[in-house]
Amino acid sequence: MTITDVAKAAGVSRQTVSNALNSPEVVREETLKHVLEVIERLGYRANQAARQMRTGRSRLIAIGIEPDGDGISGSWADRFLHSLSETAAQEGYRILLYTAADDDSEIATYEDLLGAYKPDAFVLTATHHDDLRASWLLERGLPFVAFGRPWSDLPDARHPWVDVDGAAGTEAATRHLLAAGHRRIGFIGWPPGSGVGDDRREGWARALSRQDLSGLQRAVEDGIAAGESAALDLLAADPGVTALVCASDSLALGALQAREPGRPVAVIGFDDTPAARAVGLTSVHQPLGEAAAACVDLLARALESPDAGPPSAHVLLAPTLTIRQSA
Amino acid sequence: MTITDVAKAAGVSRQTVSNALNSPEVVREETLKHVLEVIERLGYRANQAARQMRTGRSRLIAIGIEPDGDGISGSWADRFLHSLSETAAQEGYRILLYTAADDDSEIATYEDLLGAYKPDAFVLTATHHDDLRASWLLERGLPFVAFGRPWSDLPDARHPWVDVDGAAGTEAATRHLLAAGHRRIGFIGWPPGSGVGDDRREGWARALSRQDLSGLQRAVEDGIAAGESAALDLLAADPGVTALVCASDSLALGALQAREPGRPVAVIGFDDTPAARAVGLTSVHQPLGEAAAACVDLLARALESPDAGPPSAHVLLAPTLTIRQSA
DNA sequence: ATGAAAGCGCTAACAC
DNA sequence: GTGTTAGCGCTTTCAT
Repeated sequence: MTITDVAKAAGVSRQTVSNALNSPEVVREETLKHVLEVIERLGYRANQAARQMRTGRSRLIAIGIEPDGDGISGSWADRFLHSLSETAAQEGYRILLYTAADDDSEIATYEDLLGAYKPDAFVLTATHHDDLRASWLLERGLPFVAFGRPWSDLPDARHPWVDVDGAAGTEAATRHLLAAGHRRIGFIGWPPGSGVGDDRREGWARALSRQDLSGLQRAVEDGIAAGESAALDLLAADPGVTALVCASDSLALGALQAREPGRPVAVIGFDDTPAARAVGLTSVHQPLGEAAAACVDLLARALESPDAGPPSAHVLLAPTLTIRQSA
Repeated sequence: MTITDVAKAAGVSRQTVSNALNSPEVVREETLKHVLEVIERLGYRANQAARQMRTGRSRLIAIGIEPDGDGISGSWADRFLHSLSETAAQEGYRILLYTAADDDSEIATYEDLLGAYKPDAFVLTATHHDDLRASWLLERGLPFVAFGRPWSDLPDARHPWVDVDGAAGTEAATRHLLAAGHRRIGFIGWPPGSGVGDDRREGWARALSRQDLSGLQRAVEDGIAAGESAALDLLAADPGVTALVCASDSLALGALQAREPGRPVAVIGFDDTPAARAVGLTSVHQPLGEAAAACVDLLARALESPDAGPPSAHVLLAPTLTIRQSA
């Protein structure tokens, strides 16, 4: 069914139908109502390809999906994608998926996509220092939003982003432990240099220093085994430690295993993954649904008014603490 | 950049460029080589919208993403989507995402999508008895493949599908326990009537009956708490039970918690979720990557030759057992 | 407020 | 083997 069929059925010209859809204010109220009714009755939908040829807009938002690492900390994509797709649909956009192993191949995919499907915008996930993808898109003035802060202060790294305040999360976790009476609280995180990891460490340190306290920390690669040995090491180094804040659920899961029968140690993880729920691990919960919705909002706004508004709008969301048995 | 630019740069007509791309056999070898070179050098990609208008094919495959239940058993979508997207890209297709709460709203989304973006095919997940989606698509002759068997023998339920042999999975799990010397092996599954659940129960029963054994079973809704109480109930009913096979990792996680200090009970779950890895739960692993690749293969084949070939081709994949401490 | 004409980039059919 | 023509369905001038 085409717009011509609708026009015939409604007894008006094709353009009037088009106007009813795209510039309703220009059509007489009575006519508008009638045309909309016919469209509804016929179940007509404008052909997106034809529309795109004319307007240059595809109403497609592209996002990359990565293979997750150990599968524990990585399983946030599901929830994010679901919410992204739902919110996008409400705004009249659809989500186009792609995969890429690294920044370079992701950029190659951009070229591919832009030549063929011409998505109106991109969503970047897992941003990192010296993110080639962001600078590539920025150079070309292509609309995008990152889920994750630009971990650089360079002026050419300014772009719209949405992120969850990791420091606020570990700070809340630490305060929760402090309120429960803990005074020697350790931290197990990742090696310095990763924006996300440094941010999470910062929240723990901040909460402690506000009470004029400090604590031991260990930095290891992510993983259950690494978390366990780091925890063993840290607990041995200071027998007074009674609680651990961890940069991820994987590390926290390892820390749980490092506990010895005679010595209760409270543990808090990060990401509130299914695994945390499964073992009763208290964890910092990221509002992924809101984050996805914020991404769509930022993009939709930017796409409606291509020039107006600050191009580097951002949203920082506060995580919450999901309290379970482990702390 | 358009096909005209390429034609100019190559010193041939637009048509020849188009032919080089779509019917290379019709172009003189020398010309072909030259044109392809220019295309490569310029980084030209055919505009998909224009191509779609002419050919009626969008090279888009649509798939629905559901909000996962307790997040434990539901986190397979990630891996499946990644592989689906990757395989599809290799075949020249891209993945379009949508969300739907139930069959009816999913069908409404089909109408929407078919009117606007016109995906060439759909991938259905979580098929169930009396699946309205499959019959709707079937009635209209729309290409699709289901990840999951049609749980009905009705002739109008015949369609291409890919699935993992759940019975083979629980059978392998049970045989593993038998080989380890267990003789009283219970099963915790879902209420009868769900195809997936019945299938998994069947595998356990089959393995036992081959040894002239039988076992106790309990049927509950999915969830950790339900799994725990079902396990407590079953273990109390027969003090001789030494092992449990479960229809999901959620149930298995509950069963693990139901164990008492003095009585070791082996537990095997299903899905090999991150949570299983986290707690050392032995679990049946589904080859999701292969499943996704098989879906794309089936679709690509059907789309290349719209009439040839059996319309109800299917692929049944064997799961593997990932052995950890729990059994 | 409504109707007519043009053209987005591409490919299938036809002519050369 | 290559070039020309037409038209997919839509929206955007422009004219009425």
